[in-house]
Amino acid sequence: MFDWLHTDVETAAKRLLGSEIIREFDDSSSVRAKIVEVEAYDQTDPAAHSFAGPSPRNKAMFLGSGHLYVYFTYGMHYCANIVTGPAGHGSGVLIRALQPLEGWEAIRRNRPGLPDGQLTNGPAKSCQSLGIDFSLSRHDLSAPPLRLIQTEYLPEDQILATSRIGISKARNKLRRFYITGNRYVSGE
DNA sequence: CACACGATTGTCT
DNA sequence: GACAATCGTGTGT
Repeated sequence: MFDWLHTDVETAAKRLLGSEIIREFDDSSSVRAKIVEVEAYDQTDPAAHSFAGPSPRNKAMFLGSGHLYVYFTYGMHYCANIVTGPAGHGSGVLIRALQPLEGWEAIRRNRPGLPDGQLTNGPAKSCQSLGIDFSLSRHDLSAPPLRLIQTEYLPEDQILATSRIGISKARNKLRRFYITGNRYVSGE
């Protein structure tokens, strides 16, 4: 099912750009959105939550490709990773920004009063817009209410690589990837 | 048990 | 551009 994520984490991160997420809510409304910005983390990376090995917090990162790892930070924000690689390898791709395709009403309900460009242009904003919290951590992304849909891989010339945002370790690595010129990418 | 800090965001100057 | 909000996790005593 998720063989296409069964690679090194940087390749998986670039393959995830342009792929789509479908979120279905209890009231039967739904959202479809395209992944436009990501960051790659694996167990050899001092900036990764999995660097020191499995723990109660990060165990979802070791479940293998196609699972969701949700973490809670700054006492108020959730962020989500798509786990990549084989089970036992603590690697994942942080979803940093989305481009809404369908279900704008549901997104606006989750993030009231904000202009279109500020609904999903950040990792915690993206989670809030999709209503993602701990109840979806360890979720298998082949099943409702949250699914990951493979799309055609983007050509390299539509992908830009930069250093990651908001980390203090391994700043030199170019492991943030986003779609060139996309309006919904987060700020620096 | 105490404490420092974080893969962030929104608000205020 | 600076800073507060707010708490789980990891590390050290």
